[in-house]
Parts: sequence; C-alpha cells; structure tokens
Amino acid sequence: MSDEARFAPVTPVRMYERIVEQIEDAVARGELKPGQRLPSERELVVQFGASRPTVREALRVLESNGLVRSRPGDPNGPEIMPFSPNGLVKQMTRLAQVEQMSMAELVAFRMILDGSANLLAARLRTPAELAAIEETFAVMEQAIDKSFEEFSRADVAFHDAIARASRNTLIQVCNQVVRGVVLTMISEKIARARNSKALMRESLHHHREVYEAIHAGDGVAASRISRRNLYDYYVGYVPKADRGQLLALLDDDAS
Amino acid sequence: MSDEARFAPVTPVRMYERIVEQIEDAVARGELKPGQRLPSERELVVQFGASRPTVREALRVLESNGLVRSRPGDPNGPEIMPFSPNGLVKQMTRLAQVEQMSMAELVAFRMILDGSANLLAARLRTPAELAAIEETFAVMEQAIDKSFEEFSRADVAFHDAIARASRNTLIQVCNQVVRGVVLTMISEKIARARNSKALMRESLHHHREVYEAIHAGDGVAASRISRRNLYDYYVGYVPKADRGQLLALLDDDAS
DNA sequence: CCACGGCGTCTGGTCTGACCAGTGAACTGG
DNA sequence: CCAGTTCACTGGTCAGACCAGACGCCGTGG
Repeated sequence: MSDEARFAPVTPVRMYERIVEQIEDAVARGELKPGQRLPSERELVVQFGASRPTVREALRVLESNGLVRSRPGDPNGPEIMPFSPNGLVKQMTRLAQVEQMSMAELVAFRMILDGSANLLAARLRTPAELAAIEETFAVMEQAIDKSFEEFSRADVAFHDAIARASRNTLIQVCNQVVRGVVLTMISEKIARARNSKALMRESLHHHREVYEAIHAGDGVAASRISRRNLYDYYVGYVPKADRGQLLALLDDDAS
Repeated sequence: MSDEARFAPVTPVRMYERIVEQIEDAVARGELKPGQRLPSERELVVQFGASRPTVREALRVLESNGLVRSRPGDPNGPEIMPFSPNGLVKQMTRLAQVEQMSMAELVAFRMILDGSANLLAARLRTPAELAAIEETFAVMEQAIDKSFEEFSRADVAFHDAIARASRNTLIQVCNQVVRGVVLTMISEKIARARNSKALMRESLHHHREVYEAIHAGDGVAASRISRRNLYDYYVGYVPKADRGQLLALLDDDAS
C-alpha cells in the first residue's frame, strides 16, 4: 500500500438519513424490539429536532426496508416489525430482472441450496425434525386428490421443513426467496402444464426417495436425489443451451 | 380448496407507494435505464399530480433501494442507478443481526457457495476465465510481501474470479454479500491474528491447490478443497458446539 | 351493575408555500 | 477563443394547515 494518506469520497449526509441510522441502530442493538412502538411523528419531530416531512422521509425509508410500519390513527405510533424476507425477495427479484438473470442460474442456485439443505438435514436432523418432515410428506400425499394449488403448497412446506432441519437460516431464507422468484417467473405456464395427477404422483415418488434418504441419514443420497428432482422438474423451462450449468451440478461422481 | 370466495386482507395504498411502483415498473420494463434521468421533483409533482413531500417520500424510498440517486443542484434531475448488491448486503446484514444468525451459519453458507462455485468453475471454465483466475493468484503471491490488507484484497479477487467463472450471478452476489458480513463480524480480530507471513503462505498454498483442481477440471476436488480451506480459516471463530454444522459439509464421502 | 354507542382527541397522509445552499450552463467581457 | 461571472433551477428543509381514520373514554340505556 502507498504511504500517502488515502481519502474516501465524501457524500453529503442528509438529515433524514441520520434519523434512519439512529433508529436502525437502536433496532440492531436490540433496544427496540419487534412489537414495540416508536413515538408519534410529531413527537419524533421534537426529539430529532427536524421537521415533519424530514421525519416522515426517514419513516418511509424504514418502512420500505421492513423495519417499521405506520398505520393512520394508531395512537401507539409506528410499530417495530419483526424481520421478514420480503426485502430480500424484492432485492433479488430486481437482481433477477435487471441483471437479466437466466432461468438456468435460478434453477442452478435452487439445486445448490436445496441439495445442501438435504445434505445437512440428513446429517443433523433430530427425531422431531424428521417427524415434521414426514408430516408434511403425508400432507402432500393427501393433497394429490384435492388440487394442484394444495399440492404445491404442501410441496413448499416439505422443502421448508427440510431447510429448517438444516439448521441454517440463510439456506432457509435464500431458498424461500429463490423459489419465489422462480415460481413467479413461470407461474402461468406451470399451472397449465402440471395440473395432472400422474405428474403429481411422480413428484410425490421423488419426494419419498428424498425423505427416505434423510431418514436413513444418507446425506449424499438426499442431496443427489433432491438436485436430480429439481432438475427434472424445471429442465423444461430452461433453454437447451443453458442446461450445461445444471448438468454440472448433477455429475455425481462428485459434489 | 373450499368453494367460497377467498379474500385477501386489504392494505391502504398510499400515494407515494404508487409513485414508487410506477417508477420501479418503468425500470423493470427497461424503459428507464441506468444513467438516464428522472424529471426534477417539481416536474414530477406535475406529472404525478401529487405534492412535493409526497413525491420526495417516493424518491427517498427508491433511493434507499438503490434505484435512483438525487444530488442537490443537479439540473438533470435524479439519476437511475445500475444494480448494486448494497441493498442485498443491508438486508442480509440485518438478517444476520436480528435473527441472531450464528457465525457457524454464515461460514457454513460460505462453504456451500464457495464449494459450488468451485465445482462449477472447474467444469465450465473457459481458458480466458482460467487465465483470469491464475492472474489473481499471481497477485496474491506478490501481495504476501506487501501487507495483510493487500493480501486480503487479492484473496477476495481470487474468490470473485472463481465465482465469475461459475457463470452464476446469484453465487457471485450472495458470496460477496456473505463474505462481507463475515468479515465485518470479525474484522478486528482477524487483522490482529492473521498478520503473519507464515499464515499468508499457508493460505496461499491452499489456494494453489484449488487453482490446480480447477485447472485440471476436477470439480469434486476443487469443491472439497475450497470447503476445507474455509473451514480451516474460520473454524477458530466458531464456537465448538456449533462446529458440527461445518463438519457435516466436509465429510466427503459425499456432498 | 354492565354493555353499548357516540364523541373527542390524537394519529398518520397529504398539501401549500416558502427559504436556502448548491450546481451547471449560459452569458459576458477580455 | 477562452475565462470568469451570473443566474435560473435543483434538491434539502422547514412551518403550518387540513383531512380521514382509529382508539379510548364516557355517558347513556338496559
């Protein structure tokens, strides 16, 4: 590194940003917990020594980041919100759109996350978690005779139960997020194409294999099978030229 | 599903939210590209038929989401910004703080992402990408004699080059994000502990192994070695009780 | 005594209009 | 033709006002 002093570019800090900072910090430090209330806007105006529009800009930013929620007429003031992945979903959705992210990349990422979740779940699961997974599987089984939407919901619950058993919050959230993005990208097509009992039964069979591998504690198998399942399920929506990215995750002399 | 009509809870839609929507949509549809300018606030007031505080609230939200940037005095108006992972970083950092995410989860996630990146890179890399990786490795080599900061930067560049070769934007961004979160969590400690040539040399050796596996196209090895490296590097910062989560990702009779 | 309904007060949402410190481009003088 | 000045316009902030809606109190009717 050079001996010269290094300077960082300066940005003007606006008043509302410092209000945002203060409240964010208070939440991060745990001084403000979900469910607790902020003072009313007019009271904040006094405390921060800023005008109402300025305070409101800060609150709007915090609200859009999911930290607080304001309701008109609420005498308790704005509410501190628990974390929700909505913000992540929004950012990732934008990433998917703006960066022209391909279907292949999304599916590949799901294969990685879901595969890892299964690997970890098979190796770390407690009996209770195993039971929870089995439970969601049973729901899937019954949902076949109801509707595709029901089946789809149960399918999501199954994957979530496994993600939970992986003990990794990031896997859970990211998987949730990416799944959401993928589904919105193909929602119209899939409802049309998949609404068949035969296909649901096939999907169910695949899930049973995964469940059994987790039951047996065979992480390698659980991971491999789950990746294969995702591949089979989504490969139709991926352009042929891009499928190499997915196949590279299947060659299971490895990974 | 029941035959009854199903209603969704209604939320009051505020004026500024609809402004945000319109601009977000325009960006998503590609009508507004990075570098282009929005009309001035006063002009937007006319176009949207809202007051300036309302328009400003919308702009503040967009700005905090990284879509636009306002500079006082700029006669061209607010600028549409290119995508940046800053928003994701913020959201994930919050996730890490609020959800009490443990160091173990973060490191485990890095192992998954980096391992997958290496697997894909080894199998999909072009000669150009391989050369780029080798280049960053050479920089690392030279940086040992300079400073730990320099070495650390080169290290990051090495991992990024691999992530790029994986052809998966999500891996790149998420890896970047999680790495940032991990580093900020241990930045003080690591600067103190790691500033030793011996340790840098050891780290360099590990990276060479990874590079060679990628060079040879051996995805399994590249993935395994990179995960092991991360484990060795970070295991000291993970409480003993949590290390099982990491070890489950190493047992390479599998994954 | 209790349950209920109306009313007042406070909330957030929005608007108007104003002032200031900057910016950048047009204009002007050399 | 260039350099310096001017000026119109930008975003940042403020004060004060009005509205519709929500909550809680309190009086009323049972």
